[in-house]
Amino acid sequence: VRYWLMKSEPDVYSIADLKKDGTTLWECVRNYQARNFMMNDMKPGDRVLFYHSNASPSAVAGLATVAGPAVPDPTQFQKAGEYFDPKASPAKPRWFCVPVRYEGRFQDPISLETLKDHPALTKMVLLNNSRLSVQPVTASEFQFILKLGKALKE
DNA sequence: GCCAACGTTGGC
DNA sequence: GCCAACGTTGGC
Repeated sequence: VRYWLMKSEPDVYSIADLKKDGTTLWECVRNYQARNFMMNDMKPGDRVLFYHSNASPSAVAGLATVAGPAVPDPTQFQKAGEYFDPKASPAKPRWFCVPVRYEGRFQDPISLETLKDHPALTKMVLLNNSRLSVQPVTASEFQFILKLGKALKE
């Protein structure tokens, strides 16, 4: 099992939306590094920190699980959509995404400021490459953040 | 809303 | 293949 952090702006798609949906496809990622993680490295059962970016405060809001293998991102084929990619075709998809299942919300969301306070987390990708929306987290970082979040609520 | 950081595009 | 111009992310 590997550990990941996935960012979403809560105005666009929040942990509450994931709770409501149960499972969602992590669509619309248009960054090759993030895509490669989903396409090559994420496996069903991997655990995910759901991070609210561009929020007040930005924070790790909850937990999710990779629910299946990567599939072509359907939004790349939707001509009218914002995420249409003319260079992609169903025969040669360019963008992939994984389904993500809701696990829970933290009793205490862990703010970016709090994450920065802990020496155990200074090497987190989140704190060193602010632009990557799908990123690996080490097992120890993951466990440490679970403790900071204390408990999950429904 | 600003803007630093950094990824992407495209001319050469 | 370099790199300037441009676009996007995301904290503040």
